[in-house]
Formats: sequence, C-alpha cells, structure tokens
Amino acid sequence: MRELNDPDFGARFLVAENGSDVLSFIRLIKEGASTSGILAFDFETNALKEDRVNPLEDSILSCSFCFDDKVAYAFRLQSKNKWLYDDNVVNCIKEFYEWILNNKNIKKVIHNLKFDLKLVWRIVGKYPLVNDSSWEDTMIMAYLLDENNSVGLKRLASRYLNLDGFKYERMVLEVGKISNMSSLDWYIVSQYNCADSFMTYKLYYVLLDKMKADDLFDLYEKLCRPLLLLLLETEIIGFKLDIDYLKQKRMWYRDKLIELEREMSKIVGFNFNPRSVKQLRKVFESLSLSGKIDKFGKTGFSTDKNVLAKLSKQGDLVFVDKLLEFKKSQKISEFINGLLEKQRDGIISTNFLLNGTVTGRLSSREPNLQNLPRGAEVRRAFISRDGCKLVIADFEQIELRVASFYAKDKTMLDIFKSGGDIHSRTAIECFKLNCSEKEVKEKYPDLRVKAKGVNFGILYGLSPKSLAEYINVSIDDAKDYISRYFYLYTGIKDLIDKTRSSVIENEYVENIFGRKRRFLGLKNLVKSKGLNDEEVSSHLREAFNFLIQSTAVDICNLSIINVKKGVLENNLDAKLLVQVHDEQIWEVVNSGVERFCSILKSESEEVIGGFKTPIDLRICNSWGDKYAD
DNA sequence: GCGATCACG
DNA sequence: ACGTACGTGATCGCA
Repeated sequence: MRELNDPDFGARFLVAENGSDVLSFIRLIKEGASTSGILAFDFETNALKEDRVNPLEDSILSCSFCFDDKVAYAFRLQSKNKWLYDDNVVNCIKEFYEWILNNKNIKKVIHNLKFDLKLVWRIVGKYPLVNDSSWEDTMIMAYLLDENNSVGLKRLASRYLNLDGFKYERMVLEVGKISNMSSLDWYIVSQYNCADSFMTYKLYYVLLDKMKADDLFDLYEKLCRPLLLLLLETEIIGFKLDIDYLKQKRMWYRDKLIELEREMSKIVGFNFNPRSVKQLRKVFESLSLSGKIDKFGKTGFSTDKNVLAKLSKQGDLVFVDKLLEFKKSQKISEFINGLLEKQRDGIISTNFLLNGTVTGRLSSREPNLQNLPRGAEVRRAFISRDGCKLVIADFEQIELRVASFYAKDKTMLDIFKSGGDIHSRTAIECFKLNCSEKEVKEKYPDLRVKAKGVNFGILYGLSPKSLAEYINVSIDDAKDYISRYFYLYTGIKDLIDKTRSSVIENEYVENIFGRKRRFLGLKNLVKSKGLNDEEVSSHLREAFNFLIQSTAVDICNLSIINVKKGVLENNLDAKLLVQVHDEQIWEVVNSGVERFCSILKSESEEVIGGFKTPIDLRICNSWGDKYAD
C-alpha cells in the first residue's frame, strides 16, 4: 500500500500495490460505507480507439472509492482487458461490486452514473433497475442547477467546492496531455482517480443542498434518477439491426452515387466533387446559375437543397435535379455506413445524454438515433429480436396540447377535447376559409400544410419574415396570418406575453415540474438595449419555447418511467429501445404485447391530472413498418 | 478546428 | 426600418 497525500485536498489518498492490499481495502470500504451510508466511486478507463470512449469496450484500468471526507482508496483492475490479480482476488472484487449493487441502504454517488454502471455491468453482469433509489449522479444534479455551464468534475470542483483546485487542475493537465491512460505512471493515475471520487463525494452534499433550495429535488428524484437507470438498460441491450439488409443497401448506394457523379460530370463537362461546396460553386458559375442565387453565407453563395429546390422550380434543370438526388443519397449512405461501422454483433447501442440540451430533452450520440431519416429506407434495418415485437408509441401534437394547457385557451382546449383537427381549424381562421374542418383536408390540403407551419411557428416565437420564408408567402400575408392566429387563440397570445414579462423580471422560466431555464443578466440587457435588440428577442423566444418544449418532454419521459414500473409490477418483459422526444420504441416479448399495450395506454395518457395526450400505438417488426402504407 | 450542409422532433 | 423561427449531432472539405 502506498499513501499519496496531497495537502491541497486535505485528505489521504491510499493506493493498493498488490492483491492483499486490495482485499484489505475492500474490507475497509465495506465497513466505512456501511457506517456512513454513502459511497462515492469512480473508474478510470482506457479508450481502445483514440478519442472514442466506449464503456462497453474500453479497458477498465482502475477504480477508487470515498465514503468520508478524510480518505479515498484506489486499486487497479485490468490491463488490456485482463485482470491483474489471481482468481481468488478477482472473485472478491466481483463479489464486492455485487455487494454494492445489492446494498440499497448505501447511497452510491457517481459522476456520470450510466458510464460507470456500464463498467460494473461488464464486471458482474448486473445493473440496477428503474425503481432503485440508492444511486446518485452529481453530473445530472449539477445540470439541473445550471443548464448553461459545463458539468465536468473539474469545473464543478472549482465552482462549488471551497477547496484550492490548483493542484487538481495541474494534475488534470498532466493526465490530459497523454490521452492514453495506460501509458501513464500508475501512481499518477491512482492519485487522479482518488481525487475524482473524493470530489464526487464532496460535491454530492453541496449540490444536494442547492437542489433542495432551488426546489429541484422532486424533479431529480421522480424523473432524472429513474430515467438514468432506465436508459442504462436501453444502452446496454441496444437495438438489433438487419445487417444483411444494410450491407445490400450500402452496395446499392455506392453504385448509385458513382453513377450520379458520372452523369453530372458529363453535363458540366468536367470532373468535380459534388461533396465540396467550393467546387460546386465553380460548377454553378460555369453553368451560369450563380446569378440566380440570393442566399449567402460567410464564404460565398449557398448551394444547399433549398436553393437547389428553388432553381429546380424555375425550369427543368437536369443537373440541379441530379444534384438534389445525389445529396439525398449521399446523406442516406452516410447513415448506413455509420450504423455498420458502430454496430457490434448486429446490435447498435447509442449513448443518451440527459444533460445534452438546455430544455431537458435528451440527445443521442455515437450514433445519434434521434435523427434517422424518416421513412423505411434506413429505419427498416431496426428490427425486433426473435420472439419479440416492437411497440412504437407517439404522443400526438403534444407541444400544442401543452401550450393550450398552460394558456387555458378555451378555443384550443375545445378543439383538442372534441378530437378536432387543430391545423384545419387554424387554416379556416388564417385563410378565411368558408368550409367545415373536415373539408379543409380535401379542399385545401396546401393551406392546411401552411396552417401547420403557423401552429408550429408560434411555439418557436416566429417572425413574419421567417414564417413567410418557411411557408412560402409574402411577408404581409404572414403578418396577417399571425394576427388572425392570435385573434383566434387569445389565450396563447396572453401566455406568450406573460412568459416574456416574467422572464425579464425573474431572469428564469420554470415549467410545471420545476425545471428551469436561466437567463442571467437578461434584466440589465433589456435595460441597456431594449426589447427589440436581437439578443434580447432571441432570449425571449427561447424562454417561451422552453416552457412548451421542456414540459412536453418531461411528460414523455415520466410516461416512460410509469410504463416501466408497470412492466416490473406485472412481471412483463419489455425494454425501452429508443426515445425520440415524443416517440418511444419498446421491445416486448410476444406473449406480453397485449398487456403491455394496455399498461402503456393507461400509464401514459394522463401524466398530469386533468391533462390528456392521446397516443398513437403500433405493433411492428421493424421501425420501418411505421411507414408502410 | 470551423463552416456548410442536412438529418430529426 | 429592421430582422430571427426552437432544440439537437454527424459528416465532409478545407484551411
């Protein structure tokens, strides 16, 4: 055993040097954590591929533990995925992690919970379930307290802890210089590891107090923590892919892109790379098309698909159409290639971030499963495992419903209550149509699409100009539509005004669950620059959009948690595979599908009392089935 | 590393 | 008179 004390931390950092040290550490940690009722821990890992951290594959180097503010313990685990100890010690380490998992009387505190629990899963093959309340994530706690700043452990340590972080920062710099942890001096890694679990321990109490003071504790306990554990399962099990289908498509698109490239070169008269904006501009000039383009970026005129679509409307330009097709195919093939690259044994696993957005939405990474192209082309590859079905649930128009809920707008509430069509109703008012709601769909489908644009635009805090561009009408018309909209839905207008004045006064907005979006300094900004300043109005748009978007997504996520609890209570086998904001996909064992669907309906439709959101439910074999006609 | 582009809700 | 839709992540080409 070696002691690596550090005066800056005021704590003892103890490092095991052999198997018997490890065994005595385990005894001490069990004893200490049982007494204090709390255990912070942290792993160090080594990415196999540089810059691509993957807890399901990376080498597990070491771990550290801290149960009071006096001492932290660290010991090594593996090197190149091989244990560093004999079987007896390895078994004791595994038993120790099982003990941690099973002991619900001890609070386990981790910075970035899902990451470390994936490593625990690799070691003992188990993970905690949604209803286990003995886990804490300081990263998510910090995010709820401040959605605008970094939640990295080092930053938090200097922001919240009354502790000279100088040495820590320097140590981090040293470690940061060498991205490959395994090539570091082992004692430096251990010291760093100890510092991390020690920081996590200290942070927990500070953040807990702040959360309670800010009324965020309920949101954390009832939503964030269960959601973290639920998504842990989602990420561990992954989504099954039809690899043969993807490989076949990859070939097909490879040929198609080469062919399109050849055809375009033939038309233009020289070879060029259609993926390069720079080369594309040259091509547009040689075809005398550049004069028709009125959209510009920092580096020159735009060649994006909206510009191309406009050009295409003006005349039959074979080249422009081929380029549009090329861009679309290129994009799809990027998705296909990405999936094939990242899948392991036919399973694709994403990483959901709870702190990836300022609105409480999740984000999804490596790969992003929340932005797959609509339609069956790519989604058909996402299939259920043998003996299972996919149950796909969509919340219908949840954001508009949330808006009507907050606004208490009688007109809009009535439309939703009676099962009316909100877009048709808006179309009638904005475009002065003289027909019934039902007739709008048949007689004026294009106007209904435009009304849909108005409905969504309102939630984003639209301007006449942007609305005009979006639904392709004149600015004067757009102005007219907006004023008619507010005449019809006066409650919405009042809600927007109320939200604006309250965010200027308080410098934050808060939704019904207590989630906050903070705009520090807004009051002064308004004072010095006025309400029409671009930065100010941008914040005001964000504020209103936050209210709607955050509430909608909190409802969706609460429904997921309720459903999963129902699944466990009823002993069903159903796991969430992916969440795309207002869409959930579950994998359910065939025999339980019917009961699962009734649980989903009953647990989801009324998450807030008195506020119902209808759900579109489908039972599918693949994600693509949703788009089959 | 950044701009442009494009995929999603 | 003026001007911006809200929230994300991935990839490509090019300095």
